[in-house]
Amino acid sequence: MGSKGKMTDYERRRLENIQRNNEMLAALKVHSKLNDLSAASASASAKRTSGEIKSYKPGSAKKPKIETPLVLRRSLRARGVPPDASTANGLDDDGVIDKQINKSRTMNSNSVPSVSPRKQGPIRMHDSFCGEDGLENKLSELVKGCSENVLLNGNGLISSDSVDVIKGCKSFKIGKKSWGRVEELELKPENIARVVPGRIMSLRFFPTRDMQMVAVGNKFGDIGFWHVNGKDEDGAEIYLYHPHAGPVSGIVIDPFSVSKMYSSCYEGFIRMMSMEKGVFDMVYHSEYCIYSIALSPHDVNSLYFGEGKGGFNKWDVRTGKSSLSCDLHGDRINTIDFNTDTENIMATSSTDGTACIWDLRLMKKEKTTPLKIIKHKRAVHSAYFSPSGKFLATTSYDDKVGLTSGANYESTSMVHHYNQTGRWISTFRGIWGWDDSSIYVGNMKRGVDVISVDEGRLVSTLQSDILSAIPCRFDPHPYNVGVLASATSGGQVYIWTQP
DNA sequence: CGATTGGTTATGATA
DNA sequence: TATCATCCACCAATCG
Repeated sequence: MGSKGKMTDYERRRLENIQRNNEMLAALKVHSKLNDLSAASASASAKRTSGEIKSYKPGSAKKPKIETPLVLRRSLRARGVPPDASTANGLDDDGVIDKQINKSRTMNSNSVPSVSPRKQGPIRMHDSFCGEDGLENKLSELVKGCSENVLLNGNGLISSDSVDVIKGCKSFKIGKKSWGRVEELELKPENIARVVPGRIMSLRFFPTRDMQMVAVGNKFGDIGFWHVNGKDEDGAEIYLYHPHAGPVSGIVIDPFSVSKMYSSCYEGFIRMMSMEKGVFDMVYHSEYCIYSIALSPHDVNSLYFGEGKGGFNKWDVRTGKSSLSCDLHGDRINTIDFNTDTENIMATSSTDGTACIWDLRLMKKEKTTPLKIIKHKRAVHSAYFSPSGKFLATTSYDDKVGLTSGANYESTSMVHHYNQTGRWISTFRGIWGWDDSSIYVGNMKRGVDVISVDEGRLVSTLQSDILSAIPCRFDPHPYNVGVLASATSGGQVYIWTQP
């Protein structure tokens, strides 16, 4: 792949150093956290109070089986980087790493995945599992037990099995069905859990009616699964895996085959977790960061993802080949979204300050002109089509939520909304619920703001005493209207429900 | 223009 | 309860 303005060698090297360090640190951190927690939970289990928040349970019985070094270095030479390139920065970093490797070897590290997620090729789920012995296969069994709930004809068009379901993929949006007022969504103590350690970057419900399961990806490359209605002795059913070596930028699940889950990572990998095969398969590998990923509702055999500084890729999963690679933006692409109503229409949002609407049929390798450009004054963190496809909601660091409408998306209005998430909170993304009526977006004062489309303003804020951090990432349940998952920078997931 | 630095912000662990 | 370490977002300012 060319160097067309995606990232300089220097940036890449620097990022790699940082990534390498953080992988190490993250591994250590997870070790120590796991150890601490297993100690804590051991003592706490005796006097466990009912008010405690559910949390992932690190395995305590699993044998440490670290054979391979945790850090797999990629040769600089192999990538054409001069050998002296890793001077000041690199050497310092390496010094730190080596010390910590020594330290880590003296640690009693239980329940640590035996493979480095940076390794190419498939990773067995068993090897990246971070839970108790004996539970490695439970998640697969659960997911494989879900029925296939959607029929697909030869053209990739969906014929729904229920009047509730309209076309969709990233989630099956429910049509015009009326439902309770959004202000009435409530938070119950049993619908709170700490699913992963650290900051959550991505969150997704499994698109099935058979159970409520969320998958979340964090900054350390962990993916945690929470079976919300599941029960085990502690009341939480959480499965933690470590398939990536860096922040998990996106998760998408094949709606026609829920045992296929794709995840993208800043480290440049896209993996597909196959419950059937029991592996995190490697689908794609890049030397650039992958910042966003999406599945097309009209063709689930193509993955679309944002790579490096503005790069965009369409990847054919079956042939394992790129079917389109081009530059769409001047900076990272934060989200990719498809219009579920109109085939071939796609929206991207970018840190370059714009969101764009594209016609996939008009896209080509060289410069493609978008159908529409929505301009913000700062980075745009999301651009999502409404369930009907009539609106596009954009969320930007310029403290605006944009609402674009019209037959050709010709009119845009802006609603003020404070979006200064700073460095520690994942950026806000205004999402749609189950109809075109409102947009949900995080609030720095620990709430969920609801913007009414009709009124063009903020109409309410969901709040709760038991919401103890800022909800920054959301996913509405694709089938269960009024079930909204929210995630925080502390690894917690809160699920709002209708009374 | 590319590189670099500094400022901002919330959370969970810890003392 | 207060303090500390975090450091993968973004922007403004500065230097070469």
